[in-house]
Amino acid sequence: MEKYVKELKEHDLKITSQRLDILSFLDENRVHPSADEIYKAIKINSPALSKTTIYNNIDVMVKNNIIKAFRFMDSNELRFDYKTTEHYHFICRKCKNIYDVDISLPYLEKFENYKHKVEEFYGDYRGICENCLNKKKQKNKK
Amino acid sequence: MEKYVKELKEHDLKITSQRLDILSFLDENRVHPSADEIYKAIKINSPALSKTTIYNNIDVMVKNNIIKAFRFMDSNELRFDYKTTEHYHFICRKCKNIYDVDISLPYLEKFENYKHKVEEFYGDYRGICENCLNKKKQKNKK
DNA sequence: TTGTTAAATTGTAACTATTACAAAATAACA
DNA sequence: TGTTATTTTGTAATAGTTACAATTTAACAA
Repeated sequence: MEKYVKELKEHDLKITSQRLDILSFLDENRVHPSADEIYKAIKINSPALSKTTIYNNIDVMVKNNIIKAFRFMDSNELRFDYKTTEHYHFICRKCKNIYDVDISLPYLEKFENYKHKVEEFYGDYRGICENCLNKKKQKNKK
Repeated sequence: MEKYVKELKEHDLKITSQRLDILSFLDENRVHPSADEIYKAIKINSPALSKTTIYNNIDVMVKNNIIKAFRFMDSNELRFDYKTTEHYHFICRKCKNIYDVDISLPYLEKFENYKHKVEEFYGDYRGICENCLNKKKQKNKK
């Protein structure tokens, strides 16, 4: 818990239980949850929680680079991640699971002398995941 | 106009003026418009147009791979493009303009022996665009 | 430890993009 | 030209998010 307190203090944000709850939930559940999922999970132990608090805090933490926000193409809800090293996402078009892609790609280097100043890259992959591929193989064997 | 008729026929879709309007608008305006922007533009000359028609047709055309849909991280609205060769987007964080990135990257090749079967990639870049960079330089000269 | 104050939290209402649905209109084809 | 399945339309509903005002609380000073 101490590390979340430190994190908030470094950004001159007040320490509230709601903020600590959000941070520890995101840190311990690396499943790219939506605002609603974060809300429901924390509400179990803190029934007074308001959804607006979730949105407010998510917002302020994204602006302070404490957490990351992103959106997948086939959904209009934002998803969040406790700040991590750069990585990409893979979404299975069968089971809709989201996996982190741990391969690093030479994205930004390619743009060193590009006309625009590229600072950031966001990307996601789509296809069939390992699990669904295996399921298919098993079916075919029958 | 003939090419849009042909395109629709190839996918066994009925030829309606609404569909032709959407296709020609997207083909002639490569600005990644939202559903609402498409709606407003076409409505000028076809006032009876319903927004549901836009959504219905966008949907059916995306499913038939006639047009492409995508979403940027900082907006919850879908945007559309007349089908094009694969390309990526660059969004300027100052002026919010969207540019097509014409550099091809070795995305998919990297995944030939990856655990998941990668079929598709969607990516966008963020930074400061050429125009905004130049504006800044001019200011500094004063 | 208490009092003060700016910031955070809460609940409700509003808003935006999208989808559901049923009635009316129309493209395609015989 | 008539028939029918598809498309279009308008309205209502929904999901995710934001605006706002009242209440509460963290942080800091006395």
